[in-house]
Amino acid sequence: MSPRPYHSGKRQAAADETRQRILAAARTLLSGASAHQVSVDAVAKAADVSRQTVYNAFGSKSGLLEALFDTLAARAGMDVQEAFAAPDAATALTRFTEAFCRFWDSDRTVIRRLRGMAVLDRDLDRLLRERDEMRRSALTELLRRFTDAPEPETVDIIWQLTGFEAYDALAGRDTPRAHAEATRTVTAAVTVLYDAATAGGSTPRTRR
Amino acid sequence: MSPRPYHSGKRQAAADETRQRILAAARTLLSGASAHQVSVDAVAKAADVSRQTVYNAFGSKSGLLEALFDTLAARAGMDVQEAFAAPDAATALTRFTEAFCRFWDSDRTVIRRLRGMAVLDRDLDRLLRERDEMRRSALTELLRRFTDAPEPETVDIIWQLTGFEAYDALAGRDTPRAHAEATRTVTAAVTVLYDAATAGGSTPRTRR
DNA sequence: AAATCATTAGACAGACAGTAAATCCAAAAA
DNA sequence: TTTTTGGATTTACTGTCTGTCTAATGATTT
Repeated sequence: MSPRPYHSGKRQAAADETRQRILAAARTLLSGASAHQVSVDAVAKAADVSRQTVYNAFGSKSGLLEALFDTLAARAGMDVQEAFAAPDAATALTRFTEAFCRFWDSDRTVIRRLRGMAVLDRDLDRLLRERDEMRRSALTELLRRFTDAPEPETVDIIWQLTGFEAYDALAGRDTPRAHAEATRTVTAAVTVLYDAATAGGSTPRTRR
Repeated sequence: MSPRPYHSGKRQAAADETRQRILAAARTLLSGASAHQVSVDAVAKAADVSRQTVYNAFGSKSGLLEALFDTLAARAGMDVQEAFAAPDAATALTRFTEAFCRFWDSDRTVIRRLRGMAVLDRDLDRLLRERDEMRRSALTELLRRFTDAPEPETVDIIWQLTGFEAYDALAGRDTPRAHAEATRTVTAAVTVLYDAATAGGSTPRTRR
């Protein structure tokens, strides 16, 4: 699995493996239907590990949730890199949007719950805001490649439309619309807004 | 204030007043900056009332939060009624959208926190879903007045765009965009989608 | 004057986050 | 082999929060 051998031998490897097992257990519990109130104790039991081990590995419940989110986000990061290699703005924007739609969809329930928990968890809230800011920076840089001066408003709107809430809302809850359809809708909106912003007017205008 | 006198005299009136005071205290606490972990005890203290009184009045913490949301939503209900009196579809949709944007904006922080708490609170979650469904029904009925057969997809998309998450995302968090601007953006998107859906194509299409 | 009822204070059980100390055991180092 | 190290476990404790119960108070209602 891992490309380089652990420098400290089996012991470190075993520790890393329990860490992964705990993360996997947390992910499973959070994606389950009865995920209301996921306690550290429940995660520990699911990972077949003592509660203390969870604290040894992640410090706190917040730390565990933060690590879980970053684990999920790791894959998405690579996809975004590819968007920068696009030949033109439209393609780059589309790839960028699709990368995030794919990410949001990959663990939709887990991400939704993590974002909900962030409302009551200062640390987790800070991390998610940081990650959202990273998306904004990436978007700003991406637009700067093709546009002279990307206006803050344009960046803001596209930033929000490529966020989790927008995707989650468009993909539906109880009656889930297909991933492809939601992605298409978001992409279309992003494209329209970008066109409107670059073609003369600075802000998307309301009809009439 | 209230049009009809309480049939049970002062005692009932006093009880109703404490109920209101508790709701007001909860609203204040939830809208405050340090609203992480709002306990029943904190609400009781803020309302200058014993903890038990809160349970007498609302049954549980969930009951209190549900009552709070419905209190906030009460005003919005009337605005939606007016949308039905519009002369044409475009006006009706605009009024409908604006009514909800106004509502979402009226207590944005409180609503955001309530929706976050709903992730961990089955009862509150059920209530919010019910209210969201009511918005969907209202929208379906509204479209039925002007269109022969409003397609489910069209209703779904407009429904999601008039939801809290979409407004909250577009109005921004740390750097809040003006209410008017966010409302304009949502309204424009709704209008565009409705036009696209009624003019031939059944689904909004992606460019190219 | 007597019954009613909202309210209060205080105690209690149960769930959960987080901390601390003693112990076990396999892997690393001597 | 023997010793040391460090991850994991067990147990127990503190503190917070929800929810329930009981006894008492005091104003309103009858």
